[in-house]
Amino acid sequence: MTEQTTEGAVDVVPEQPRVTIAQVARLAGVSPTTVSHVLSGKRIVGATTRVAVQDAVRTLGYRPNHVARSLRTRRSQMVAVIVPDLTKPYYSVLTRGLADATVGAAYGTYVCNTDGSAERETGFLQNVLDRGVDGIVLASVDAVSAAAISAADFGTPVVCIGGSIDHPRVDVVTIDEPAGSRAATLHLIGRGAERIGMIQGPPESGLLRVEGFFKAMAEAGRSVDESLLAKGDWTRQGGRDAMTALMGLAAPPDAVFCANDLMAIGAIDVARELGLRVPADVAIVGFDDVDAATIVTPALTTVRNPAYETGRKAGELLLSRLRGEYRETGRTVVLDCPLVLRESA
Amino acid sequence: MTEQTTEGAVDVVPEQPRVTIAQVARLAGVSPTTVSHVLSGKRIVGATTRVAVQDAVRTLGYRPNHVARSLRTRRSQMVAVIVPDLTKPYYSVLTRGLADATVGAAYGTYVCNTDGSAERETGFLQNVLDRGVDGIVLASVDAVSAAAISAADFGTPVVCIGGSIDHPRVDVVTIDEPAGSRAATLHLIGRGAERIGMIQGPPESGLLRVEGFFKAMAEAGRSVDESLLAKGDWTRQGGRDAMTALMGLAAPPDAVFCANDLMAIGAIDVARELGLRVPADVAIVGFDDVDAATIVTPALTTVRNPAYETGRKAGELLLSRLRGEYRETGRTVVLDCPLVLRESA
DNA sequence: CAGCATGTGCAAATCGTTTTGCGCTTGCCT
DNA sequence: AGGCAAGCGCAAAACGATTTGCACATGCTG
Repeated sequence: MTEQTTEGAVDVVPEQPRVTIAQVARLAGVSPTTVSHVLSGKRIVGATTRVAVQDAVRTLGYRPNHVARSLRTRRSQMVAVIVPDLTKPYYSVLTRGLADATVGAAYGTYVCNTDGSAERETGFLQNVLDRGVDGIVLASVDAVSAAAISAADFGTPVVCIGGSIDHPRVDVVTIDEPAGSRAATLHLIGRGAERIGMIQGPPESGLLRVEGFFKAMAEAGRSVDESLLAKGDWTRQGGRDAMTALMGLAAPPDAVFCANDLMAIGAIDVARELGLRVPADVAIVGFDDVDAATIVTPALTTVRNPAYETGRKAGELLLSRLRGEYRETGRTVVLDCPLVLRESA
Repeated sequence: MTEQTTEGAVDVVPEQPRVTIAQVARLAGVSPTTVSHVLSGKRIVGATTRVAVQDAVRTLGYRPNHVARSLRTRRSQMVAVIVPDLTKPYYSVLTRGLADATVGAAYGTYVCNTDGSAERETGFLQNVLDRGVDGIVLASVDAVSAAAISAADFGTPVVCIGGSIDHPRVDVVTIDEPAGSRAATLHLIGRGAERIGMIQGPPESGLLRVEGFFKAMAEAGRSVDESLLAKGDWTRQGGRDAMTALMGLAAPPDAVFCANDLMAIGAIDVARELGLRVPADVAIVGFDDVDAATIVTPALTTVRNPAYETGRKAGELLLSRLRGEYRETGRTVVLDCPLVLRESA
């Protein structure tokens, strides 16, 4: 029986109790008030008392209890970001941008995954409000309006990504999708494509990307051949299916603009399987500029969706309100989607 | 001048003050104690009072203040995950696994990015302790020992990813890297490779993946040709450089095991540029199974690094301690790294 | 009927800070 | 000398919950 007794769950390493401001005050021979003032600098304290307090803080290794502080000041120094799925590169990058923008002002980042469920979204919204977060970035469902507004009504600033909400305390960050897809389409036209098709998102979805496509065609005096318009479901497989349909046409396209990169990658798959050269036989451009765009062969020409900048900008909007620098009506920031030229078009 | 006056920053929509437990108690004609008991169920309250309280809660729309509760109960219902960079797929997936494991028990997820800086790591560790998180998952630097232990000494359970620390309150989740790379190497041997090379990580890094390679070779009675061993820096470009060196040899390899997928993708780049067929002329296998592995052509045969399961398991270990179900010495969980066969080998 | 357990509710203490208001001292100005 | 402002420190009241201990009523047992 060399085994240690498990009964009573002995703590081999005892937990250290945390030191409080009262203990510091006692050691320094002052009141808690004074300690607080030394630490926060909200009132000036005499030099001698100050160093006494600082010494006490040091020797005791005092660390202010963040929860108690939050309770009193009504500030949690935490911002929440609500996304469909952190696993998707777009959202993790956006989250990182947000974190980078706010970490300097001592804000932490609290992440919630909704998996696209509106129900879960409102649940998390409620949750983060109960937790007293100082700001919320909502990059989730489209039908966020109601919940978001009720959130903002508690006085917590909210930034919506991609949505458009009219409330004095919610700002919006969007990208200029029409301009991006217009540029992509013009590029296709410019390089001599005759029959330009598009693989769109599901019905009623991603309409702005379609809009830019039509606009560019009209500008160039081209008519749109309806038979060259296909719909996918944003996935690689969806792109394959759509592309197979397009290339099976009697008069297939010689260029395809895809509403996102995943579908574009599926389209490339199909082109290669059919023995077509990309971009010589069929040019392909995507939208988003995910990591995979540089990995696929040929590397994908695409429109960059600036996830990091979006998150960063959202953080800045939040900060400006939290600092009290801005308290007017809701702002809308539109970010550019530059075309990035690679090999596929 | 139809513009609204900006002076004084008028709140068009006034902030709603939050309702407190005291107001609920007053409306229901009971004491705050009773309200608390109704809500928590810690003591039974008479049916009539109970419904009175519940009605009051409903009509007032009462939501308990999470911060106040945390202060009193010393539980924040929040776990922190400290990672180098959320942007890297491995860490975002791990984080998601952690979140999924703990969300059911009402824990939120707080994310910190260290960018590999040990300094920042200890800073965040301090920060999350001040915030009173209930558990910490440390997936950051290797030299975490000191900081992590001091954290655990405050009684907060810690789970280290990939590290190995001996402390009664820190558990460890690792993967069986030697077994994974052994399987990969044996597969290469099994498919008839004669000259097997390896692209390793930087010196002193990823040694376990090298170990499995040597082990497999020894088992198969193969001797390792030192000239076929190259080092990369985990990046795609590093893989290209290493591969170029290997293929420039008088007697180049006909199979290469790469210590991670990114380098393997770089290796594939080079092979294709040299006009070699993969896997016919040179077989390639990677390690990690990142998303890109299915996108590259040919699709990469690789060893799966189970990021999601790692995060999930870490969450479960944390939970078992938080629930008080486990309080013995630190546990170590080793997860499998299955070989996933695709086209490159 | 005494005695005792059980059910039900409240007052007050507690968690660890920040912040308000007050009192004392000191020095400077007239 | 009197008056006033500024400097410095503390006591006590928040912040909004949870939890302990006590008091009272009720029902049951022997």
